[in-house]
Amino acid sequence: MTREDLADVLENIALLLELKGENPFKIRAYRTGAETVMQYPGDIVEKARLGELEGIKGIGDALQQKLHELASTGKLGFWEKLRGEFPETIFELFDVQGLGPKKVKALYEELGIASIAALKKACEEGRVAGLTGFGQKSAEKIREAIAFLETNADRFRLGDVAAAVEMILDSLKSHPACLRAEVGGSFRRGKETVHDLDFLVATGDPQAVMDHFVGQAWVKDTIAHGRTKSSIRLENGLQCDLRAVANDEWACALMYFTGSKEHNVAIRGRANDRGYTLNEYRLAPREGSEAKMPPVFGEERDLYAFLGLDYIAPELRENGGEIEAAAAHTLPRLIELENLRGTFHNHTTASDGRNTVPEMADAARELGLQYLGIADHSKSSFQANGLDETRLRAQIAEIRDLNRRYADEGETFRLFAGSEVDIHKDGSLDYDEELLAELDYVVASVHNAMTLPEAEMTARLIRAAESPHVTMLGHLTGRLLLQREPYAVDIPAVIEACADTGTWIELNCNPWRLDLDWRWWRLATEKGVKCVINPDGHRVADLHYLWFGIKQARKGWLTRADVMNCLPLDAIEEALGAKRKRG
DNA sequence: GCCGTTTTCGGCCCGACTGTTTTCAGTCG
Repeated sequence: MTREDLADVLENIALLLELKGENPFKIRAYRTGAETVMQYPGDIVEKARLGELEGIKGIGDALQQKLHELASTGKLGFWEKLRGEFPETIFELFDVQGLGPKKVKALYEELGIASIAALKKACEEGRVAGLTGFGQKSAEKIREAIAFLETNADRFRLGDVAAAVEMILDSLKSHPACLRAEVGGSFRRGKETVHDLDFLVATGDPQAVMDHFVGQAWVKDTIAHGRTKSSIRLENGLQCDLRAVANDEWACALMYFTGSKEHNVAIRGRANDRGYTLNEYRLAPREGSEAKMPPVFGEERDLYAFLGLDYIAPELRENGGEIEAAAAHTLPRLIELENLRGTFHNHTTASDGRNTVPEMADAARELGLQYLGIADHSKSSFQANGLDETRLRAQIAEIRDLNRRYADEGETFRLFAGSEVDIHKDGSLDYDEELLAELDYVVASVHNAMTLPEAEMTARLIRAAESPHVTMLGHLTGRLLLQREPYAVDIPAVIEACADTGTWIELNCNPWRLDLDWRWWRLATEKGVKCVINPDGHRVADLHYLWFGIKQARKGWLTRADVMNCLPLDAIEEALGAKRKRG
């Protein structure tokens, strides 16, 4: 029984109570309870087991009792009874965009629909459109939402698999017969979502490593178990493949299993031109060619060099010009995590974050950052407890106070007072000029009216970029990976406007967003637009999202010179004020 | 179902958008 298990039960109770049309405040109490369980600083599972939950805000008598029953017996009568009233598959329906409890309830009660498959069929047969409260358009939207889910089935966000990668690599490396181990495939290339994980080991005893791989506690299914190739599935459905090669084959195998397919095809063509054939095991002279036997390649770097290429970082291997650049020795020196000196766009308890300003600051200092920007939500974001003018001014004062304290203590660390300001539908901003001018910087983001036609959305973002107070645009396209498409916007036009106005564009590293998409950054930098890598953190642990951001930045060919938060403290301070000065 | 207190029950987060309606319910952020 883990903290997640406890919270999941409370969450699911809330969901089913919604279906039953229970008092919304009771439902919220369960949700708050789940959140409290997740956030509690201490061993809440043990406390629940011992029945020592008294006095925790958000967990009253009823929840204390339920959590105690759950933690001490592994079961909860109330929950068993409740879930028994609905088919297990009904939870699927909540994943469909546009379906909430009321609509799911109607579909279930009126049409007996309790799964996505049944819903899809009912849409096709025209039964959904006939339901009260539904019509042609809602049926069509549901069909589209289901299609979106199906397209993205079996895919995982980078953030959903990173922990599994680490766990499995550690496990492989711990085996005495394992000489080297690495993850390849789209994860190593830093794709924003992955379909499966590909692991590679170099070993003299492949069978032993394979047996070890399929024998771990986290293996839910073994799909294949051979001498040099095995596949398993984890509890969450993620497939993990392992290939074993000899140490001499390592470089060719790692390149082969890292891909992309397109990159590999181009590399094989290059080998072919030189009289060689390349596969996952070796580079060898082609039949009948004059080419000499190559040496053993210890690392990928040696293999690239043999083909006349500079080393190509995995993130670049998409056959997007990296091979030509490697041949011409013009590959950029890509940004690295260590280059970051600070970061902006972080939330605190003042809006919807989970940690206070000082807690976030301490976490940033522990990461070795020189500065941290605080950007809580603005007043229109009610749902996120956005700050009105009074509360924002109080936060600015708090930040100035903390900075004075750092200075007194001889600390070089600095906080910057910012805000994630909502961009209204017409492109105007959520605070007046006077207040914006009091801030050190502004992240301007869209949080509502996301279905505007492309022209209006584009004009909206451009107008925001034209404000002298807007330092950067936040999560430019609003996409939520595997969940919501980006909104309609003419990205090149916005990039152009940012170039003209000196507005930076955020690379939001929240693994749900990774927005702006890596595919746009080469255009942005060509136009002279600067990038800012921001975690969009809502708790101290989220600062680690920076790792995902760096992966995306590297995929976008970015160097430290392209990314503003690689600047040291004195330089960033000046840069933050540059746009206002020119305006 | 929780909280705060006026220690016993009333209040608990707001607004825009969409589609189905013909004045509003449901969903989302």
